[in-house]
Amino acid sequence: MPRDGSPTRERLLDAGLKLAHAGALSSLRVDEVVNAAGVAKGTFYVHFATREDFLVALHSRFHDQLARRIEQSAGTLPHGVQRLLRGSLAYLDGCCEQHAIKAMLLGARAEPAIQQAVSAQNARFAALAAAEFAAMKWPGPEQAARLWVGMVAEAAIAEAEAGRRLVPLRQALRHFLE
Amino acid sequence: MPRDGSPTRERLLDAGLKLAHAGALSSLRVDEVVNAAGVAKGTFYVHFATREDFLVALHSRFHDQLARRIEQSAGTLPHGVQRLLRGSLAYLDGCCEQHAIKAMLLGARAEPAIQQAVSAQNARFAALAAAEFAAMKWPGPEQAARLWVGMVAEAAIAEAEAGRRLVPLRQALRHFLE
DNA sequence: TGTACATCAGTGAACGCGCGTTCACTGATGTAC
DNA sequence: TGTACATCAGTGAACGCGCGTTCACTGATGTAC
Repeated sequence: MPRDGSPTRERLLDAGLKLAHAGALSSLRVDEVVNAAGVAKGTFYVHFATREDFLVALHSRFHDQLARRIEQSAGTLPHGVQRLLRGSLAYLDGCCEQHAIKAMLLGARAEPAIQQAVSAQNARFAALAAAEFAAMKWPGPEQAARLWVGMVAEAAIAEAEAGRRLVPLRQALRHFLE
Repeated sequence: MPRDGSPTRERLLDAGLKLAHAGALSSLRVDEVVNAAGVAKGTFYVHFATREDFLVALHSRFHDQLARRIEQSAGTLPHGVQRLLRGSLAYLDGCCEQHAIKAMLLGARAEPAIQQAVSAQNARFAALAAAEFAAMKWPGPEQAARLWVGMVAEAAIAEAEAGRRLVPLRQALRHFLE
């Protein structure tokens, strides 16, 4: 199996991202992916042991990119409500550009194959948020963080459905922190 | 096709509810359902035109029961934060008893077959919540309501995973309204 | 009351097809001598 | 520089099986006369 950075492997993942839509990772077919990537079906199995492996890789890559974006946006801000909002909006901006977000948030959670990866991903974002809630002196910062992540995800799905930023929704989001 | 209240039809739906777990409506097989219900495979198609129809019926029945529960709990309380919390906790209590909740919330949204039914269901709960946010004089009550429903759903999933009520999580939920 | 016929929920073997996976083969690139 | 061989990403036809759907049939219940 070729190394991770292989161009063909990337092309397959790119094609998967392009095809992931409408909350349905489960309906992502190997045939579709190889057609969109313009490679033979066998090539798929040169790079991924199974379809499940492919889905996990797709999911990871997607969220790794988002996580980088969040970290960059927060920069050197001190922990607290401003940093939480900055990171959350960066997340929403990142999602807006990705029509695959619905598949990644909903489809992924429903796909038994990658539930472990999804749990890890949720824990990762929740941990980021928990630091902010702790700095804000909220009681039960871990619980608040988990709920906050759920709420931001709901906002991301709404924006993905609308296909654009929803400013009133973002204001409502902020209002829950006041 | 027999009428709606047919005992066999109910047995099939009961079996489906029992089998729906781990967020995976997509992996609910007709074979599994008829085995669990103790009827022949052909009987399934006496009562449902397609597998999709069955999933929609399962989803509706589940949420109708929850909705009834919420309405009863709210009773004659005036609109406002107390009524919102009362209804939300009733929702969580109802979910706790149903291990199928994860499938219904996550699996359903990911299943293209029943997305329309899911949207309608979300709108229904959001409308209930919006009335409360409006009474609470929140700006953008519809937006707040949508986010709130997402947050409560996240709490429901957490409790379903834990298999019990999570009091600190419920306190965190309340804290977002203060 | 008894006989013939209609209705219809229920049955389960069989069908067909979609789709993930395999595998023998190709052809380009690299290495040894 | 040329020849032989090894490596390995890429190919695509073929396989096999899981699963939704069909359909000819059964047997119980109801109705007509």
